[in-house]
Amino acid sequence: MLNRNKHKNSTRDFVYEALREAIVSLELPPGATISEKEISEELEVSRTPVREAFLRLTEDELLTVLPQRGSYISLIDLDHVEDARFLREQAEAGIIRLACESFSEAYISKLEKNVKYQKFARDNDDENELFILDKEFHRLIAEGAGKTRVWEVIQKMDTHSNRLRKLSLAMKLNWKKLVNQHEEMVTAIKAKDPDQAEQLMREHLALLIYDQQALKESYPDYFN
Amino acid sequence: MLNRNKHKNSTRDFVYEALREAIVSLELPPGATISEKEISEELEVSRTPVREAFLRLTEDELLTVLPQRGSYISLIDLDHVEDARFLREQAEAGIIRLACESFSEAYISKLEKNVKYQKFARDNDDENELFILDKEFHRLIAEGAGKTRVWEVIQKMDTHSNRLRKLSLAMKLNWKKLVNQHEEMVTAIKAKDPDQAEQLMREHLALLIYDQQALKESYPDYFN
DNA sequence: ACTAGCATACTTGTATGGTAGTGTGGTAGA
DNA sequence: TCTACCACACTACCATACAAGTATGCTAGT
Repeated sequence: MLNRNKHKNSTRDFVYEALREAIVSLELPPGATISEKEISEELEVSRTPVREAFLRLTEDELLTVLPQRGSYISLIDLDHVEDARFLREQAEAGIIRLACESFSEAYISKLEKNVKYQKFARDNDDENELFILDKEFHRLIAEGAGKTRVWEVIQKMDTHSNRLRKLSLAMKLNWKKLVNQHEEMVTAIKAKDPDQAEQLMREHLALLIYDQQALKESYPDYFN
Repeated sequence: MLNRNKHKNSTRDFVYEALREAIVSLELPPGATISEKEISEELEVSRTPVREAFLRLTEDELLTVLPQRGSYISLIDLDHVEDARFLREQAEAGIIRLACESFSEAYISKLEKNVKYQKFARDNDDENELFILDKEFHRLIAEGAGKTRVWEVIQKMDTHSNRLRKLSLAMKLNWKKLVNQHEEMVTAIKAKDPDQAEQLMREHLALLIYDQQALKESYPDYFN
């Protein structure tokens, strides 16, 4: 290690974050082959932290390693995506019910502020910002309900969907209708109506079944 | 590596499985310190695969590594346990609803057979066997509903609870009442009654809130 | 007796060399 | 031309050496 201790923690974390970001952003597309040696030379670190980052990425199922042959960015598995979506729907349905019981005024305000910004982004056709605000909206509900850690676990499982979402952004999917659903959810939480809130959440997350078939046809090499 | 390629896959997996088993079975109790060198000498492998196993265990939150200081078996975090239980309840509630829609005769039979063995184990006070059959019962429902992978993810998150369950076995918790609940669930699935099935599942998993306070008082060093 | 400071023996983090399995392209032989 | 074979380049896996941070205990100085 020379002078590049700019990365706050370990070299391993630095490599992991760099690769993960590159994969989720599709800069490294599904199917692309990479090797420990290649990455270690690019990032100017030894093979050990690269190898350890590879192991973590394999755990995240973002990377596939074939011993003595090579490694490649995992293809998107639609069955996998659906499993993650299913689990997320169950979890967030339970979380929003909790929110209807125990939500503080402070978090109500945060949600309302978030929705206000969503409308602004929608009216300005800023779908990238909408993507970020959507994520933040769901995180806020979980945090306000005291289930931050559960939300984080779900997020970690959801990486395949995130890559799919990036693709659907490129194809100009209609994100705008989501804003109204978010607004209705806030209303249900304020009214402390768990049944209504749960139903809204389930419908909302069911919409995340993008036009997968169209995406698969447009990017056939990215799927398995 | 000498002649101990008895472990089917890699040395890394061999070390990982060995340590994981030792931790979950409490052979390596929470708080115990271990080092890479120590384990590598015990298992007669080099530090590299041991280190890689350590990394995976850290991901599982079964091991805590303090750089340049040492590593120790993670203490049981009751907040963590509750989060995992919550997520499991949501997931399995959704899964058993699916089971009510799309369960084959073959899987009904497997469940009934499983319950029969549960009764036998109950009548013979074989709580260890009951523990295994209970796990298998839930796995069968998920598999029959086509959600095997979801179940596996939940399991992976549930390691802290598994250690707690081992403790409660040692304290002779009453596992027997669970058998009746299982039997009722099978009935509900056969009747294709999702509301009833879901309610039974939620009550069932709520029971998994063991007498945590008592356990914490009996084994104070195991908790944080 | 007490304390500051350093030597030392640990720990994990990183770098590198060697091993064994795998794919590929070229070459010798029919 | 076709095929069997082999050398070679490539991979990830494992072992080992070295670097760097941390805790501990001894020692010198007060």
